[in-house]
Amino acid sequence: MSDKQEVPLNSPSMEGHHCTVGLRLEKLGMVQFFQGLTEQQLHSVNSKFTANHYERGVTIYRQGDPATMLRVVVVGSVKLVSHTMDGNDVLLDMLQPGEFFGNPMADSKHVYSETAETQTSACILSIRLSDFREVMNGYPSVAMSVLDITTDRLNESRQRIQHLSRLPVKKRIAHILVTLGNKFGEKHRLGLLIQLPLSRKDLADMAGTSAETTSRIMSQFQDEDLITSGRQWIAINNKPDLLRISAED
Amino acid sequence: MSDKQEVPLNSPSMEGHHCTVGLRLEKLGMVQFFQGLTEQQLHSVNSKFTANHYERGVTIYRQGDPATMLRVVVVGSVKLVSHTMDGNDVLLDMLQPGEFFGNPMADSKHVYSETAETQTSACILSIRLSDFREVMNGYPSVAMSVLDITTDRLNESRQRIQHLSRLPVKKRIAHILVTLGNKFGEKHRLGLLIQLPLSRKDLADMAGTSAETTSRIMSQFQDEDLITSGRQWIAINNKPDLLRISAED
DNA sequence: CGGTATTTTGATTTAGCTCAACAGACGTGG
DNA sequence: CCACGTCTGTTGAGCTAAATCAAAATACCG
Repeated sequence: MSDKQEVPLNSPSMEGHHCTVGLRLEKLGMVQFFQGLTEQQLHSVNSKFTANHYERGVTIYRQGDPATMLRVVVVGSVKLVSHTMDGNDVLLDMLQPGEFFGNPMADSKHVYSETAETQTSACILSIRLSDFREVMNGYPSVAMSVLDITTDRLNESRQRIQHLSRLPVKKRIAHILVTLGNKFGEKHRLGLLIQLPLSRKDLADMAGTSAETTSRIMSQFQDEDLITSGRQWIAINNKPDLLRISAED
Repeated sequence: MSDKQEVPLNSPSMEGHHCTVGLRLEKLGMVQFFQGLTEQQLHSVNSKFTANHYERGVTIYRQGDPATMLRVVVVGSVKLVSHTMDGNDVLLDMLQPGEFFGNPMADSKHVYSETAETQTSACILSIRLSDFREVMNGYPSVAMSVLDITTDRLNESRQRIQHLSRLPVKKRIAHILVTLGNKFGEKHRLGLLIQLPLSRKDLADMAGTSAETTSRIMSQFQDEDLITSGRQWIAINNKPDLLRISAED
């Protein structure tokens, strides 16, 4: 794999500041579904959250646990994984700061249908579902925003069903790379760098294929100068052509 | 295929009564998300809907059309299909009376991301999205119910991603049969009859496989007395074993 | 009864999986 | 700073599930 540079990722720095509700929620303030709220309102809602810091690779909750909390990523990133009985994983989603996870409408009978794990060290806010329900009742704009996001996620999810059903692995991976680039990409001398530790297996679990096949395809893309990649990182050099590959025919 | 009986499906009868808003919405009254409303409220909401009757196999809207309406199935069933560029189809969902379809949160820029087609003759209610937004604002319980349903659909959709990613075709089809049986099944001397015209290709488009492979697997299931099936219909004789097949290992 | 759409079945091909070995990269402790 | 062990990624070879291609058989429709 010729000349591989040092790891180019910035790890999300918690340096100095603690992961506290006050600091973080206000500062970033832009948790998707709290957009429309006033300073006042934000403050009252804010008080219902608890903040937690997690190291990289830590499990936040497990598939099958009672679904009691709704969570929001403040710093870092979180992946949602579903484990199959035969030991395979499916990577359902990767979340950025500002995004929520956990079933917002679960009642006491529900359990989480996936496992949530930090992908970098992270700061996560939690709110009890009963409290969140009150928030949605008190501020209908929050409920609408949650509905909006959930609808978008459903659409993404259905697109993925389409891809898994009808596209060959190469196109699926090309598409995933473009999507990740759009969501997590940052300009960098190496190209559009995906700011996340991302292994071949992660990619494979997103594409519904094996790590070996993923590796082969990534090597191909690398040979064609579409990407630059090393251990746990990927940069996109030619997004238009990747897009073309994912859609052509 | 030995002894094939006459087609055992009941086609949804529109006999006599027209497909009108008043008659249908009130009578069935149980459109999922209008549950909590009073007679009064139902009546006012009701007036914003338009009713339409469609023959079997008719396209209600097409993937890519501007998403202007939200629709509810009153009688009959509707399938949501996504067409791929290479002429393959993916069957995303099949809807029963009481279920809604069309993007509830679309704004003027959105287009439908799938095609909606009647699977039987059907009566469909439509409401303009701007009106539906008002309804949700006026009756927060409606918005909550829509969110609840959308969350459930997201979870189903993710389960399907799992299956497509990691299960062999036989297990996927077994699971789909069980699911269809639960949703559309009616007791019948032949077994749990799925009350829908359902071709091998439909099943294939749900399982992300080819019609030929689907046919082979259905023949196998038939040989093992798990199902009885003819042209466009399926009855389930042994749900427990089908479930076992879908989950075993 | 003839025509069309659906389903079945067979034969062949192939994309992608699995198994296996190896090679780089990273981290750690001496 | 180097040596070692452990992950992560690469590459090869063979195998298999499922696709594709092709044809016949069956069911439905007027």
